[in-house]
Amino acid sequence: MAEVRTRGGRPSGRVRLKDVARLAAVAPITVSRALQSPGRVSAEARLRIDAAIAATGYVPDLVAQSLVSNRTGMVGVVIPTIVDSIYASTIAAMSEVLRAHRAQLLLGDSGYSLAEEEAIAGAFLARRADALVLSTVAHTDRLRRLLSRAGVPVVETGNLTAEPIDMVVGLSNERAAFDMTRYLVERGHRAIGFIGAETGGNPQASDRQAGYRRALAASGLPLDERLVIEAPRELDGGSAALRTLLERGPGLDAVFAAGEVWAVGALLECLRRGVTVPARLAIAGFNDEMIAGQLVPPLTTVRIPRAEIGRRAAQMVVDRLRGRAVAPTTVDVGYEIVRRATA
Amino acid sequence: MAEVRTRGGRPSGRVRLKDVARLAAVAPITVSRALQSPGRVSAEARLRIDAAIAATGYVPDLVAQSLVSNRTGMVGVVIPTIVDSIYASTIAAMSEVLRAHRAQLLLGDSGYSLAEEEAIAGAFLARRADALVLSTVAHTDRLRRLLSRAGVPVVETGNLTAEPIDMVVGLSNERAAFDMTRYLVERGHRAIGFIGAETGGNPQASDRQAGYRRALAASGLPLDERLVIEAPRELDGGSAALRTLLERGPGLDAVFAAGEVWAVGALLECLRRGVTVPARLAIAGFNDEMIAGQLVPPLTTVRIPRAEIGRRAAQMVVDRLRGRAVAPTTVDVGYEIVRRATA
DNA sequence: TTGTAAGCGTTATCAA
DNA sequence: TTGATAACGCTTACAA
Repeated sequence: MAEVRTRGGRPSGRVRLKDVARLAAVAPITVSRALQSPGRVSAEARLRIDAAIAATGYVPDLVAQSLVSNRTGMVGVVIPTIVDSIYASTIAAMSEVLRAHRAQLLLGDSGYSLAEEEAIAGAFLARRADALVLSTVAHTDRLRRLLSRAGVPVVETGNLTAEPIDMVVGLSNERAAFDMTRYLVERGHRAIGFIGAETGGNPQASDRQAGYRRALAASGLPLDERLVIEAPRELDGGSAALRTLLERGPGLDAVFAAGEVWAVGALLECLRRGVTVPARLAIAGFNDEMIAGQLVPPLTTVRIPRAEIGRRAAQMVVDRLRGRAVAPTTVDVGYEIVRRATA
Repeated sequence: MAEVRTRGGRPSGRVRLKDVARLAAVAPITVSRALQSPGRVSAEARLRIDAAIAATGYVPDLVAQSLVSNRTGMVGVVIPTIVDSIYASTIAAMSEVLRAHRAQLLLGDSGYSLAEEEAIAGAFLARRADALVLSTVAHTDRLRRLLSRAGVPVVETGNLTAEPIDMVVGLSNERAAFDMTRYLVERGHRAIGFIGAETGGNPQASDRQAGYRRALAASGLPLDERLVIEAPRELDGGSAALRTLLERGPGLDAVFAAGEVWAVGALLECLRRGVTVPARLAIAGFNDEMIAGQLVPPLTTVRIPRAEIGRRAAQMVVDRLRGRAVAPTTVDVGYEIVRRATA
């Protein structure tokens, strides 16, 4: 086997356009045209080319196509965490829309770290992702600069913002939390505890807490800071938070958990401790995920259209990449208070 | 602005190596070297180059690098579904290992369809993914041919197989199901129902059912086909299956649900119908996910090291890509019977 | 309808 | 240590 000496990149070993062309006795460009716009190639040539493609098992090299077209057909998506099921349905919906348009999803999880988000998004840009989808609306300044310099379409998801980078699909977490808290007040609850995530660099978390605070104020209820708990995002976090709340607030009659992990964790803790729900303590959750609706008793919660967020975000990306104008650039997908048994 | 006429691909508008080189007054190749192996460039040149990179905000183009190096640094992963949380921890672990080695995960979900799996894997190969990770060990013949022709490293995950395509990380679902069923028998149960997925083209599902059947036979217990239920992968599927089982088997004293959705669905249905668990009916699950361990009563189940599967699979891929020999090529990560309250 | 030449942004090879 | 040249696999612009 005489190794052919070459300069530059080494041959890949795969079947190339050139090989197909040789077999079909046409120029490479003709094969290219047969694939891209078959109408511009004679029927005979097309037949020979199709046969050659079938015979060789040729698969076009998207890397080479990307280099010349400046399009990779890849959309980078950064989520805070893969493990938490919250984002699964969003990702699934995005993936489906993208695949329908022959685009591919690049996934990265930031672990709720803005620095990681920046690093991942940077890697996506280095790979020339055609567009980026980010979770939440808080980002490092460097990432904002990077994005504006790159000029790629960006969709922020989850929370609405007054100053979007580009496009936004989300909802007002503040209003949703406000409404749910008001609902508890209307049901006659007066001492309402709160469980949520740490608010630092997480607008979704801080907005929900802010909504809770505003609702209490609007209802003329006192706010007891000791009843506002920031917990780790685990079932145990919810259980532990509930124990703390019961200790601190003897008169506690309701808990608003701004995430299903905490709500379910708190509910299960109540079952274990014999605290009757909702008779002695009402519980409200957020997200309507996991088995919220199937628990005994089923959980009252805020439903967010996760799949729709993914679908719309992907659709906006696709539209923009097709050169279509996207309007409006901010989409409010809303939310819904789901009244079940726990509150 | 005199538009420069070019042939071939249009310029991308981003800062190129060439731009940095001009600014640093060196040849492009020198900039390349400064980035790839700084030791091969003089200190002065390096300083000027670093300054030029900082000034321009240059980011290397991985698409161009991929074309010449024949490496994309991307690993394609096909899972049956993103929505089911089963795969989340596997994906998260893989993603972490890959990122540590500057590789990127390409994700696609097949919806449990072998044809879709083939299509997605094909798309990954067109993008020149450096390696592929597949779920389960059943694939279309065309995919097998495609993979062998492409010659990329492949890791199959989830189930062990006697005839791997290349590498495998998994466990014997048959033995796991056998052991769990035996455990139920040892606890004195005689009429044991089974809930699982449709077995067509899903070795994981058929192996679990086979393990259940073998355990009954080995225990000298009769097998009642009417107590073997294939249900849709939803909580409701588990609830409905349980109702069916209770109707069909008046003497039913245990249920083995070969997946947590069904186990949890069945357990919740018992709570709703006042069927005491485990006093009147024992329930065993599979996967130890969702809130299995936190339910009241907590679920007896089979634990699978999902994260380890992801970690090992990614590590095998990385090792292979680094040219290291991977041995053994089949890794059995095992399983564990977790004895909790429901059985 | 088909083909030629050039170029996408980078790196391997060889020469200085 | 640095640089000129060609090549990775493909498509655009132009010509025939």
